Amino acid sequence: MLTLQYLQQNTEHIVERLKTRNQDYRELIDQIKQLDEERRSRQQEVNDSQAELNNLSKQIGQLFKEGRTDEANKVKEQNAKLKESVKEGQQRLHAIEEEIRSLMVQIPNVPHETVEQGKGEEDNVLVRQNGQAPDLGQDALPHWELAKKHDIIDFDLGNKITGRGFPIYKNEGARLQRAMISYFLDKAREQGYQEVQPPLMVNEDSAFATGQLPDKEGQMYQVPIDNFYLIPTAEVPVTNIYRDSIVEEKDLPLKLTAYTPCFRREAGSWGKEVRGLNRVHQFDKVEIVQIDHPERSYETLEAMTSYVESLIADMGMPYRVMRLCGGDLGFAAALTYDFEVYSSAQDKWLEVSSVSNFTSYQANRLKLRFRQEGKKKPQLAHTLNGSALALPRLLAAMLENYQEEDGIRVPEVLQKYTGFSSIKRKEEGR
RNA sequence: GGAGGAAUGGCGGAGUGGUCGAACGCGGCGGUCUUGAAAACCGUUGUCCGGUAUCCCCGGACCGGGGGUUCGAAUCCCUCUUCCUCCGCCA
Repeated sequence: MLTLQYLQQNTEHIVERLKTRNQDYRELIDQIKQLDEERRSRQQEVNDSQAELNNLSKQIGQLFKEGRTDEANKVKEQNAKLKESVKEGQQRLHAIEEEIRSLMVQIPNVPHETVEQGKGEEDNVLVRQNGQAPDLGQDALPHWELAKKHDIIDFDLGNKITGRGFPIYKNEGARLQRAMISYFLDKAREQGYQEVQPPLMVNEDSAFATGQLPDKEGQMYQVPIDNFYLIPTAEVPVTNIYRDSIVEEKDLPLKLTAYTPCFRREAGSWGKEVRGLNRVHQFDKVEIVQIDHPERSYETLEAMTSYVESLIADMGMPYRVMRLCGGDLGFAAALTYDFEVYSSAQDKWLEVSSVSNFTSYQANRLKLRFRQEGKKKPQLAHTLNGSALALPRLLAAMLENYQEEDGIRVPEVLQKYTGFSSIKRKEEGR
């Protein structure tokens, strides 16, 4: 969430920029500012009374020690009244604080100056496009048919085991995914990212800190008996590693990478859009996360963007980079680039990565700060993350783009990891 | 899952009702000494909120979280969480 200080000092700018998200937050912000004023005066009252209370208590102790019991008891009575009012004041203060908080979490992050207003996906801005779509001819098959033909993904079996959106990868399909995971992790490590394996379930605090709660619980699978959530992305557990912590300025940036399965309920999706691997409930992803200095975070975003781009280019996939418009931008993000690969048999662009700068929005919830050289007060860090990369749609596009008459070619960079250079159906004996 | 014990500042570890934001040690920072460094010695050392106040100053809060008793709680009570020991189960 935003900080109150920022909200107080930059109201106009914030209201203006938030309009790119197609909403007017002025009223809400004014309400918060008003409440904050009330909070301050209450706080002052409570503080003063408390100071007096502390003083009197000390006096009582002193009087008892000196044996002046009567006087002590008198002060005690006086104290009792004061105590009542302090308690009342505190309760009111807490109520106000709670109200402010509940309003604060309704304000999304302020979009970066390059973010344009727009309704949704259709208004995202094309930043770059690269790579050549293969000429496949009339007989090109969509990936779900290729998957069946070569026996590498079984959607029906997944339906049986769990339900729609939980495919079972088999044979070269399974091995190709494993290869991609290793490849992406190795690449990330070369870039200086520390590899971690986080939990796949998180508690409420973690889900709140990265912005999934309070509003998006419907998108996550829940484990109610333990009050856990299955992670929708590694961003959640990985970023939360640094919740409630103060790091040294010289240690920035902190760079982490993790491979995890991701679980998304994606309620309300159906039809052609979700065919095959286009949208699934469980998928594998390698995530990169950076925690960096506020002065550098946008440069870092660009660096992460180029890195993701290089991964896609190295696999020879046609892709484009989109800058999300205000209407499509995530709640906690200030700037997001989406990466889409072209899936030629479907003639569709599939999103395989999303790289975002959350500025201090998550950090504020995380209480993630860094200590600045020469300054006493710690300052909020900036958090960034990106997929590098999400597997299923990449696999879908790969199958389609690299299909040949007698099989599917494996991108050269992956061959060292797969141990095979093409996928061919074997007649028997798997 | 059952029984018992514990949780204190960056770390270790005192403190069982007031004078405790908290002894002492380590670490960190600053200084003296030294050509430099080490050692030794001296000093300093958290976070949050508020006071028109990023540093200084003042008030308040914080001894795992929440609640309670009390004029007064790190200290007593309740509750939750986590950790340790023993037992059970287990890849």
